[in-house]
Amino acid sequence: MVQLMRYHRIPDETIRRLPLYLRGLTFLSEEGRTSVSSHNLADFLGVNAWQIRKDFSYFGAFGTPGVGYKIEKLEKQVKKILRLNAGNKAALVGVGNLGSAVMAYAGFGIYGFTVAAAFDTSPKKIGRKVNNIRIENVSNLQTLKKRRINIAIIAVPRDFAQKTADTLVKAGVRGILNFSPRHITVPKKVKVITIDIAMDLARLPYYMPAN
Amino acid sequence: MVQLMRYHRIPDETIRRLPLYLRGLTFLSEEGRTSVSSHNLADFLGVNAWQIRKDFSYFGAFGTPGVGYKIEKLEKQVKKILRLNAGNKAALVGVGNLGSAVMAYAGFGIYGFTVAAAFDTSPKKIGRKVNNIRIENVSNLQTLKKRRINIAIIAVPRDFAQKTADTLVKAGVRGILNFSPRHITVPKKVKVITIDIAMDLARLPYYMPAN
DNA sequence: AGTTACTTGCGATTGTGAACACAAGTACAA
DNA sequence: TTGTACTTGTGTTCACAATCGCAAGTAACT
Repeated sequence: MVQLMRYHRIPDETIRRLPLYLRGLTFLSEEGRTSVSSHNLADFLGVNAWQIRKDFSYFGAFGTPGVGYKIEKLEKQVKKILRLNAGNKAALVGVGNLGSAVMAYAGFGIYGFTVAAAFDTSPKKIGRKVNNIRIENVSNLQTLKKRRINIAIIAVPRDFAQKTADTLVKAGVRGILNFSPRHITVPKKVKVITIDIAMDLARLPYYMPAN
Repeated sequence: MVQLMRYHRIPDETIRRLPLYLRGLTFLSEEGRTSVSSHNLADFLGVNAWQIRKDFSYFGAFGTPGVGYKIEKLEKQVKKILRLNAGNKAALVGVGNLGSAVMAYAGFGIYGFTVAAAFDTSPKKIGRKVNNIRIENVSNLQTLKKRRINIAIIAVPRDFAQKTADTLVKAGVRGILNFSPRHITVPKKVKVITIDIAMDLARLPYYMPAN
């Protein structure tokens, strides 16, 4: 099969879907399956088969016509594209309700992520151990550079989000997952992804047919 | 100012942004401000001013040229569009780490949401009170119809997500916020929004410049 | 009344990604 | 070796949303 599409910009939307595909592949792999067609995977994930094929085609040809994709091989490829192979470490800032839930969340594993450090300001929390991680004083944040942790999760109250981000950037962090309902400003070399649970909930009623 | 654009389909992306705008408006309102220009609001939220104006224009003319928008008026309009005026009640299913965090989360208030019921399967949790809400047995889910709760938040383990969704639909729920890393299938009259924290985290490394 | 500074609303343009449709590759049975 | 059933990879088309540009409305000062 000829491949001419290679020199293309990768759509952001494609990148957004890759973790989803990876989730599906990991699941099927756990189930003992070794190969899968785009159609199988699509059905399982609730997306379109052509979308999956198109997305993968941006990176080359990973499958075999008439057969499908070797799950293990494809899994590796996707992880490589997303740079998940290294086994990324993330730091958590803010061990409140949400932060605790994040620390306990088991779902990061399939993406090779571990929460490797946790920080808070409350003296009551500092020193305690949660999930085998000792909670540190936020004044220790600058140690992240030495520890080679460059990804952080912000789960602090709204009004401390920007200050926390500033400190993180100074500590060498270049990727931030922000759970606080605030826009945070960072140098453009730093990538921020914001999740606002409430905003998603607030969209629901619009799409619900009237009583 | 003439208005001709009124009979247009509303872009989904516009709806996705409205809760964000609402968040900004509420904040400015709390700060004591009474009016705001698209540019002010845009700066605060980290978006573009023209985007805000365009989005609002789909619903009519809410502002005054040369002056800006009356915050209170605009807030009401947005809430009306998103159908947040009624004071929506949501049911939570699954009071684990994530579920507990959701119950404690203060951010739903500005959208008029309250978590009005919570369900779990664990006998240890059933009967306990969290945030003034008594945790009920999931077998009580059918009572949601009588209680006029038609929005639910799923925070159960992966493998129970679909079954939970089925039960919820049977109980008359028509909007679901799904925190489990699983695609769930529902009748098309039911709207599902899925949040997968880990998937968002997994996107970060791709966007981080190499060491 | 005229001038300046500001701001909205929105048609028109541009850009991006979704969706399609099919050529080409594979496997297997007869 | 031919035929059938299946599946991938991708050029092309179409739909949608981001962005631009500006006419027109407002306020305040002189």
